[in-house]
Amino acid sequence: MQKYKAPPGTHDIFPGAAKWEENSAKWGEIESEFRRLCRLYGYGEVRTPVFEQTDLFVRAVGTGTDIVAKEMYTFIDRGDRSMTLRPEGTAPAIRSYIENGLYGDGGVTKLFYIGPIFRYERNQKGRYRQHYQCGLEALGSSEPDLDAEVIQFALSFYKAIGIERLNLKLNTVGCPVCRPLYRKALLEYAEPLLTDMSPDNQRRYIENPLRMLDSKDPHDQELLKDAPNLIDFVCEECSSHFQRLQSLLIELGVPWELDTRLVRGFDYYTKTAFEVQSPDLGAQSTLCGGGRYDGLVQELGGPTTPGIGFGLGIERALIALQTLSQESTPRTSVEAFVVTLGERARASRAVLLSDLRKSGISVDTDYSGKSIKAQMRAADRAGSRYAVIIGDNEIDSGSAQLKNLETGEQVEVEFGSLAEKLIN
RNA sequence: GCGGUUAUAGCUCAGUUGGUUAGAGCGCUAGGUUGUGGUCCUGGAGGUCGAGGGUUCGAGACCCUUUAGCCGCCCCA
Repeated sequence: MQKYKAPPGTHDIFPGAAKWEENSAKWGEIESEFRRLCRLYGYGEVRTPVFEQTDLFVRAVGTGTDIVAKEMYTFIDRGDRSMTLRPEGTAPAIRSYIENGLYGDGGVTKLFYIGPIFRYERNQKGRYRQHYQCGLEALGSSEPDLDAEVIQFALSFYKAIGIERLNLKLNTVGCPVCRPLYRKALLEYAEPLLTDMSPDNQRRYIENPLRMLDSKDPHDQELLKDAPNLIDFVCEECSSHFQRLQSLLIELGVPWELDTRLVRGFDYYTKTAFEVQSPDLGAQSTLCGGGRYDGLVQELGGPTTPGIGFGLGIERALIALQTLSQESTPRTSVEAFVVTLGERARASRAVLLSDLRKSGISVDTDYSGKSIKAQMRAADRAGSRYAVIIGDNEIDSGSAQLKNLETGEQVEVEFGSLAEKLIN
């Protein structure tokens, strides 16, 4: 039995992996598609450290949240500082925005990131202790136009990679003016029912009352059927923001589902909250989550700056994509494979490989001195379209045998014109 | 943190009520073709049966412990 394994809840990403969420070629496709859209929408990349001082996350995400209470990878470094592997992407991006003064020119600053996220959780399908998110943050405008654009970005990303079946869930979670009023009303409503509710909801009543609403317990749902709705409590400003956003989404042709029970896990969200879910994913169906956070930049010590963003899970996107796709798992391949016979051919191989690569042709070869038959098999397995065969005869004549492995055709080509021939 | 379930070759899995030397398919490798892949045929390598302990004349199988995977709850991407 092997001694070392990837730590619990983590996974490798490698060439040829059968599961797409572990296949490095599929990862490349996702990331380059995301980057392409970022260029299209005007986002610039920010890369932040994978760890930050613990207090950044406590401050941003909120003490009462599950993430801060029990899911952070926190350690004391050798300088006696408390550090935490980032459990989400927004706080570090905002920290960097403030630290580097990226709010210079008075317009909207658009940032994106791609990187690992760490949360200490029990793993299951689509849930890891280290997973990767592509995320973006748009800072400097409180206009609902920006909300609409960000949401539409997320949806067009999924469409671009080939996921069509999606549910967009939308809600407004109010702001520091109106949310406390609602919270109070909800607590008043729930208190007499509390003894009848599930233990989970009794806990939520104390820790995070709004979360009671999305309990999956049918009995809880029955009890909360007539609970007050946040949407009836939001202030004038939040309400008109939400109205405007919805009409923009109609104009953009984006369908959504109003989910008044949608509550997200971070305390920093204000007004718009949204999730993109896939009906093809299993229990962990959320592909993307995001929302507006108008108080966060100030909370973290920057100037008063509204913002909105989202994070989307790369693994979950790939899991959903693979369940929907007929496509077989991709493998890496080269255009040509050099096969040698005898010492003289082997001796001249290095220069041949080098020349072909200089011409931009991807080539590989066998490094273990196998028989020609084995080398041909290796060429086949490498997915190569051509085999370039050289032996004593070819060295003497100054030309190679070029075999098309798809058609079986074989022609003699002078060394000097091999590259040109392979390009066509 | 809670619950269910699984662990045998590189991969997918067989392995009958405990009984010789633990099997198959795929993959890998060598040959059939002393210079030609994908099909076919033949041979070969590869497993302290997740780990530790126990019951037994005898354990891959039964019991306990432990570790890990998978799935669900919680929560989230």
